[in-house]
Amino acid sequence: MICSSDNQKSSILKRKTTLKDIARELDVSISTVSKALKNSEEISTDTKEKVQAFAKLYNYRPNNIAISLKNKRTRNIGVIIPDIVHHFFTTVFRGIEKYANSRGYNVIICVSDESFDKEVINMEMLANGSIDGFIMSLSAETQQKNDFNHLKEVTEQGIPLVLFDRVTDEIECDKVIINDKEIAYAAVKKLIDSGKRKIALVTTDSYFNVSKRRAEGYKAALADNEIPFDEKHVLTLPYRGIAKTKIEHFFNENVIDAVLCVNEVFAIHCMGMIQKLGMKIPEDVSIIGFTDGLLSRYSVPSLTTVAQHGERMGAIAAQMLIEKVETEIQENEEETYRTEIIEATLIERESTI
Amino acid sequence: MICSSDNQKSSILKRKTTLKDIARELDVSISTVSKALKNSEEISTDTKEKVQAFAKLYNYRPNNIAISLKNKRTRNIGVIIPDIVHHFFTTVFRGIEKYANSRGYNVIICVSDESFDKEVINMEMLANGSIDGFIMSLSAETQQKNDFNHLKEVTEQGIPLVLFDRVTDEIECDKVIINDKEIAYAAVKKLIDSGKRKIALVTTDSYFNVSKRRAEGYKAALADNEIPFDEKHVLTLPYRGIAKTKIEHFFNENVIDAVLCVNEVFAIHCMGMIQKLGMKIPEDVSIIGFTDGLLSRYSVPSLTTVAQHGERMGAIAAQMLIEKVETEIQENEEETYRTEIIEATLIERESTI
DNA sequence: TTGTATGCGTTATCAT
DNA sequence: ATGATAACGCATACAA
Repeated sequence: MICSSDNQKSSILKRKTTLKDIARELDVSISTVSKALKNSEEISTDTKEKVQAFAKLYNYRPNNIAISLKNKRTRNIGVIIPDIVHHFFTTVFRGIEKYANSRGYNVIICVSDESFDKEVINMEMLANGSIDGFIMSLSAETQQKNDFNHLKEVTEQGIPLVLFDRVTDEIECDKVIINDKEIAYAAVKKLIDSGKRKIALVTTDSYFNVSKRRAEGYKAALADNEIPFDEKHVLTLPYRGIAKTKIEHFFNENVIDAVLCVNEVFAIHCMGMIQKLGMKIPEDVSIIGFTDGLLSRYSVPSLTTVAQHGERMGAIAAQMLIEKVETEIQENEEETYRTEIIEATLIERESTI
Repeated sequence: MICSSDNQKSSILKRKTTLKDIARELDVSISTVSKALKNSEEISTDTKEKVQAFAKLYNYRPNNIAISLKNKRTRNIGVIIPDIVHHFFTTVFRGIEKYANSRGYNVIICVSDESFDKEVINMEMLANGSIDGFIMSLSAETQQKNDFNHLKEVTEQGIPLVLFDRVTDEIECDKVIINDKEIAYAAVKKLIDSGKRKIALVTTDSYFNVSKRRAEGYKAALADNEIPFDEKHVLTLPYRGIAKTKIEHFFNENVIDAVLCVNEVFAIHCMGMIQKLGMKIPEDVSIIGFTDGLLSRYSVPSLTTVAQHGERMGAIAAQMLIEKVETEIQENEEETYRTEIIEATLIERESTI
């Protein structure tokens, strides 16, 4: 007789064992099995042992989905970021993932690709039960459009949300940011203290909140040191792609002795152009960037930069979110939100004096 | 009278509408609502319109979890990679995410952190119903231990698995790799053709399959050009952390005129050391690395490198997985597995002649 | 055309 | 000590 009973097949290969399977085999009820596996006092030691042994043998594991449906909690966190091939986001993500994992949460990640529409679609997909809460950083388009209805809908449904880095005042929720303005101020101050006066700012369009805050720090530092702000000393670059000719033009037209860049790729490009134009770094021109990635560490000369401590940022964001997820909000209690500010650090390397 | 009926509260803020809610409000059965929303022919145009209007008004969205439980399909893909702050993996991940998303799948990501135990734990967490299949690249420890039971268990349960880059012959499943040996051969050939003869290989321990394959290509190229293989010309570095003194020692002890590195960080470090020791790149020493990341592009001199086309790799892996996920395996049909090989490309920059 | 019943895998409540 | 039942939200085979 050929061995092809359904039992054989389904137990040896394929299909996970369920409570029902165990109940059937052991000729007890499903609820008995359930309780036995939870070591309930209600069940006799005898049955418990039998059930547990059987469960172990057949490698029983409760089905996450069924539990999620029952508990209305998935233990999944949704993360939406503009880009994954990007040192800063990647670093934050590591912090989120590590912390979430340590608390028994998994992370579902969606990439908005700097697009408003994708951000909306991704949020909607995940909001329908797949996750317990969101951690996100706004896409460029979203910041530009200033449209946050998708965030509002989510929070109105009672789904916790934590924004990091690229945040907005329009939405009431927990937030994690760095002290952009202060650290930009400190960076410019450092340049000034080393004798530089003609300091450029290389930035993205100002609808990026972080860029705006960094620009404020830049201007404040100039003002406090009686250096008049010069609009011509600000170079605005697209956040995507390189604008080599624009950079070249900028450094040809302006006499500059120091540069503050809002990210490290801008800094590397500027550095390359400055060197190409025959100026020495840091003697002729000093440079400071944001984002302490590989580029900053390994460029020649290495780059003085603002470390944003992304991993810490991610861990804190995850912690804030899980706290919200796990605390029941009392009926009439007002929800309270915090904005956590991470202290950035200036890492001095060879591109400054 | 104070407005605080349960209805108000639950509809205005919090809680998603369910079929049951709609059914209750409209005084029809749940199945009628379900069918109406699917535009079933069975239902009268009248009710359909009523139901659909109501659903739209209350922004009804089916609950993913419930659907997953019913269909035994989550439309989630589990991705397990050794590290997320790593250009290559990040690139592959982007490919996975984009393709998966276009097919309506979400991606749950877990990081093994090069640890065997974390890899096992993560797999088990996800295997209990959270995902329809896995895409993964083996952790360093897993490769070292040569223990793949966790993979076996998963495949025996009928959960599709696709391995990429860091794969193993021990497991039968779909795989995506690059032609490591051939491209390493081509790289070394290029160095030889430019007149180099004393060619070093800077690599990781050989339990990394990719390193092994690249070493084979390296040796084959030497052999085919009558250059004797010299064990002393191979520098083995730890995959984590920098071994500056080891590198310095290596280049002090050996006369080298070209280097092939199995990743770009190794290449950057070698480049720095070579320059520090007063040699010129590429005149005195040529360098070729693997992984075409930002470092290779922006280093000075820029780095000739092997582009692994991670994004394509990811997209193909996702495609293979989803295909397996979505095709029902016939009762007696033997499962068949493919190994897809991506053609790497040599990108020539300034570090070679 | 509409509704009832059943099941997905689990847990909790309430019998027995 | 054990089991039946309902419920989570949805889909569907099968009545009516």
